[in-house]
Amino acid sequence: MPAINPNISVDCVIFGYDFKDLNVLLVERTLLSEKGDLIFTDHTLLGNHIYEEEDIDEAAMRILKELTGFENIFLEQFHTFAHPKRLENEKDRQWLRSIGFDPDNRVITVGYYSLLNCKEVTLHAGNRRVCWVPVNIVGDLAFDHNLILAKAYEDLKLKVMLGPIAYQFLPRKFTLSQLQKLYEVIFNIRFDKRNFRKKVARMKYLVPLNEKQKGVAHKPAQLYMFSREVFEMTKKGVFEFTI
Amino acid sequence: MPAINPNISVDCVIFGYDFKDLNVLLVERTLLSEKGDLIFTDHTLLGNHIYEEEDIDEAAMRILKELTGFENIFLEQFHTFAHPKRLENEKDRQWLRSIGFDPDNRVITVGYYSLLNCKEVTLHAGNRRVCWVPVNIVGDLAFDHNLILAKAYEDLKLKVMLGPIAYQFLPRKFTLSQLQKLYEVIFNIRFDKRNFRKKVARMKYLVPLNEKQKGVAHKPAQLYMFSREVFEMTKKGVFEFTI
DNA sequence: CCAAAAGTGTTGACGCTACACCCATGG
DNA sequence: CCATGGGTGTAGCGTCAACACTTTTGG
Repeated sequence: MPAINPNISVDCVIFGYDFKDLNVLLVERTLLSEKGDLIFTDHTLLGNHIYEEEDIDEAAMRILKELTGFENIFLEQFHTFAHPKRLENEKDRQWLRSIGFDPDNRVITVGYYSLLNCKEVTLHAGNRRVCWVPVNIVGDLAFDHNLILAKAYEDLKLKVMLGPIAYQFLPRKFTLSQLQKLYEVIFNIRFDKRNFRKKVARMKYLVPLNEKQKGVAHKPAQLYMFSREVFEMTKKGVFEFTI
Repeated sequence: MPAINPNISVDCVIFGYDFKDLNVLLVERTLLSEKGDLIFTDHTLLGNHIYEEEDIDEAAMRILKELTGFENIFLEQFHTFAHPKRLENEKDRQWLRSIGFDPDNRVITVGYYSLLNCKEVTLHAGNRRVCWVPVNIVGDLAFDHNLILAKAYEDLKLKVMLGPIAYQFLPRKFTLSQLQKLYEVIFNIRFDKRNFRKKVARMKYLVPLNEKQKGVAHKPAQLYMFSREVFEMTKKGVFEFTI
């Protein structure tokens, strides 16, 4: 049993897209009194302390693998949070004591985010209760997790503009309408359909497949996939990108 | 005397522009034998452990203030480095022992970078020897500092593209040729003078002053300043920017 | 045949690239 | 008067935003 490092944790902001909203995975936190009465319940991000011989990237990967079963999930470190009073809230202190942590022990946390499609993953949460919540209706979270989430979302928007990572939110085969909707949801703006499709047509790494949607009650859409190979071959610079 | 946290440090990648090169500030590290013979000498970034009651942003600010005397230097956290073997190199272990640190103690470091004009700052290095070295001729640094520097430089280029931070490298009043040269040095590319100036003309927050260069042996150049106020009033979105 | 989403072109404004010469000053 | 950098305009091309109708399918 490897030793855990009591001063460093990793928090994973797990973004999930369900073709409708951009969600974040939250873990329910409940504090019960000795008699078993509910004292409070709220939510946290998915996080954990790291092991002593473990890199933080590995720790974040491990947490994600435990949750999803997948090894190769997109993962990005975005910021480190170390305010000395980030655990000062009385609810947080109570809760830390209840699980055997010293609330006066300073913990700094490294924030990661990852992207996945809600429909394509089955969550193995163990005995924790987890849920997907649309990012724009998330309420008050534990600790400084609202701050962490906000910063993650900012960085996500930036990185989605700068490189082809949004495909992590979609299944391998997707329609242009799904792609457009995804960008609209992430950035909370609307695109013109014709202009969007003209732009896609210029991106040679978005390749149309010999396959159409099936079983939909309207004209079936062309399916596309993202080719990382073509992307790597044809990319010029950072500013080549942007949807 | 506040207690230091032995597990967390801050490394500052201090970029300095001297109107010619983009430099990074390095600190000389020398290890002497008991007899006083030189065992080795090389360079590190400027870094330090944090205090127990101190935020990491504050710690980085403090280090910078000690060095420059200024309070309000541009400072950006860019990445955290926590590989368990980042201090495994034998030279680094020797050196840590020589200054009374346990090389087996795990230290994670949070990377910051800051931007300043070499000519406008006087360095208070204490008993350390520091020097400006052009980023593209930096040799082998101590610890994982080459990695930290590379990552800082990447992030710098990104953030310079995304917002008006390059002005931190220049004095308050500067010429367009100085600005152009700065961008050319940072990105290692060349711009066309006329096109560059047309672009600047569209940026209303680059304001021409009623003042020209003096004492130069050629046609004196118009001086400009960057107006943060105008920038804030007129900015649209992230993609509004880019030189 | 109806509902629902897929798919498609043109125009005007603007930003981008490429390119060469005269100007003002100090020495 | 010369060396040095400062300063300027145009043309062609590509990308951008704005805008409305027809097509294909399942029910």
